Amino acid sequence: MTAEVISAELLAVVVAMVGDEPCVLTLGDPTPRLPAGPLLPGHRSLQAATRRWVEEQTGRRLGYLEQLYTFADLDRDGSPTRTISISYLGLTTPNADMGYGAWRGWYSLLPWEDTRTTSRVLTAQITPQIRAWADQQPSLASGRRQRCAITFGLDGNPWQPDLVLQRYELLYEAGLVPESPSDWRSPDDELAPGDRMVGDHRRVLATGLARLRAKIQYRPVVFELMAPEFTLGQLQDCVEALAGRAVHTQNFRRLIEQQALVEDTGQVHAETGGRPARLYRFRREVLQERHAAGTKLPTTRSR
Amino acid sequence: MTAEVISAELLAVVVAMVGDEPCVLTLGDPTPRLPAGPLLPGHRSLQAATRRWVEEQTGRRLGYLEQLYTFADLDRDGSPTRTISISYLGLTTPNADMGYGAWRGWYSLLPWEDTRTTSRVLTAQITPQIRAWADQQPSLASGRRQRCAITFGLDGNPWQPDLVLQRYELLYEAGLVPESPSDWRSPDDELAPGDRMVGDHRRVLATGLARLRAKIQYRPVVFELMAPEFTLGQLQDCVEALAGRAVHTQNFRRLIEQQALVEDTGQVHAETGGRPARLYRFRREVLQERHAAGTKLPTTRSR
DNA sequence: CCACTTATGCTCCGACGTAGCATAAGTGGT
DNA sequence: ACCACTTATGCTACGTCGGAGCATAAGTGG
Repeated sequence: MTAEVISAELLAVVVAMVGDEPCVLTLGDPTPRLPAGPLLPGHRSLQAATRRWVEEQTGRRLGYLEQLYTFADLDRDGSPTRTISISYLGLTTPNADMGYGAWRGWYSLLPWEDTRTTSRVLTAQITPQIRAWADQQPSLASGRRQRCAITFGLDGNPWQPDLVLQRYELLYEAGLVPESPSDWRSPDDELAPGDRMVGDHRRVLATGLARLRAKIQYRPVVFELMAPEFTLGQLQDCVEALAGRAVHTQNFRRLIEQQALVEDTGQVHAETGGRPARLYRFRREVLQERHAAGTKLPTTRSR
Repeated sequence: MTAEVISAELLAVVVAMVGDEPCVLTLGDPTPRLPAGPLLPGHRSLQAATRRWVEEQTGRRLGYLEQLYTFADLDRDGSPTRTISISYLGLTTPNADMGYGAWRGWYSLLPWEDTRTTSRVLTAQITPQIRAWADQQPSLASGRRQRCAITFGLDGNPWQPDLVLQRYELLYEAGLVPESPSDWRSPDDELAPGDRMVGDHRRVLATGLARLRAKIQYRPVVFELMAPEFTLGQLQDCVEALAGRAVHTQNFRRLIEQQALVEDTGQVHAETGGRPARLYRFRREVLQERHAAGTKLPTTRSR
């Protein structure tokens, strides 16, 4: 009984803020895909291999890189040798050269994840569809209804930003994303909005988003996405874009300052048509100093 | 340029409470190792493969199972084909048949992780050694000292239960665990206490412990380790054993009750030589109901 | 009946998150 | 110069929750 012959593939979810929008690095034109590549004999470690592939395919170096999850389902394609996919989450800034890849907005791929504006027109489109799915099989309805309510924050349940993966999986099961085996849905049914990706890459993206949203709450990783100097307003915009949710400005500032995560540069930034904002710099020391609590999200119900 | 030929191996950290002690399922006699096995063509998924191997090698079924981390370092052994190790964390109860494996106490493998008693004789033995290591190279001393202080809670820093992996890695780097390439330490030096394990299995164990300690704080997973019915005292003992730390009794009860994690069975348990305790049962519904906050640890400084 | 143990109830306090009010300091238009 | 508007920043009131201590209940073993 010898071990199965398999090959390993590295998958990268590389995130950066482009303007005000959080984006992912993608390749491929008709249908986008994540940068990926096989593990080769020359690679020293999985992380190093991921770095090399991203660099080679997109021409950019990565800073922060963290392992996400390892998949190895049989049904990924019909090939005889099984492929194991090890996914990573990387964070960068987009200022450098563009390379070959394209930055694609998170919320064009997962539109229902953006709840910053009260609009939620997206959810208003999705809600009835998942409700219909829930009631489809009477025997499962009660469980499904509850699951919808929790993952999508219906019926008085709070909307939880980091349930990204659970939401994607529910939509997948409900046949509402084009990646689903759509056997059981008639082709004229309207699907949930959002561009599809190759294979299960959108699910991997959702995994990355979920991890990032969870992580900014207890570790100061937002700063990996910021320019060296920034205003508190920009920082807040970034956090809000990542969390897909508005935060209470004053409390956010207090939180950042009281934790001494940043230091004043003494300079100001005045290009917003309002009172000029102080420029701050991340105190990199905190990464050593403490196993620090990162950006808590002061929730706000208004707005 | 074809993909490297590799094999994949599953590694399991299976945890259960045996009496009052948290234990890991191990195999092998002179030096313990974790249950493990290669990924075979018949396996449907990584998780299923792990289940099968644990079952086959130890004769026990697993309930809760969660992916931990994937390793693939070149130096794991000298073989030409690379091995990728995918590690999992499993939780069970030990009441069933013992199978072939042996339950080994966490704290016999990682003694410095138990800070329930103020004894800390262990730490009192380790502290001077890591201090010596920190001061060994003057150029690195300041950074190393701070790292020791944070990971081991010295110099007024709080002791953080979930830094298990960081502590193990520090001891490894300092050459204080027998798994270290001990080149640079003279053989008569006294090492940190704790039984060694095969290969890097002890590091994997540390990873599992870290994950579990972190997880019980925000997800109700403790109950996977409890008998169907239990007293709040037993639950607290379990949490304390896992966290390696004492918690404030009254606050712990308040926390559990206010979250409605358990329900009264109406029965009592009177074998402790004190006032009989009510017996409770985990409300499995909460797993559905909410993405619930699990056992927060009401820290206690006294005791 | 007493000493001891475990279980359980209740209260006080301080930290922090939530929220609203108020002010400062720019821009662009009249 | 003045005004409307925008963004930045400061401060205070309030409620919730975690941290800690005091007190009581209800068993066991001498």
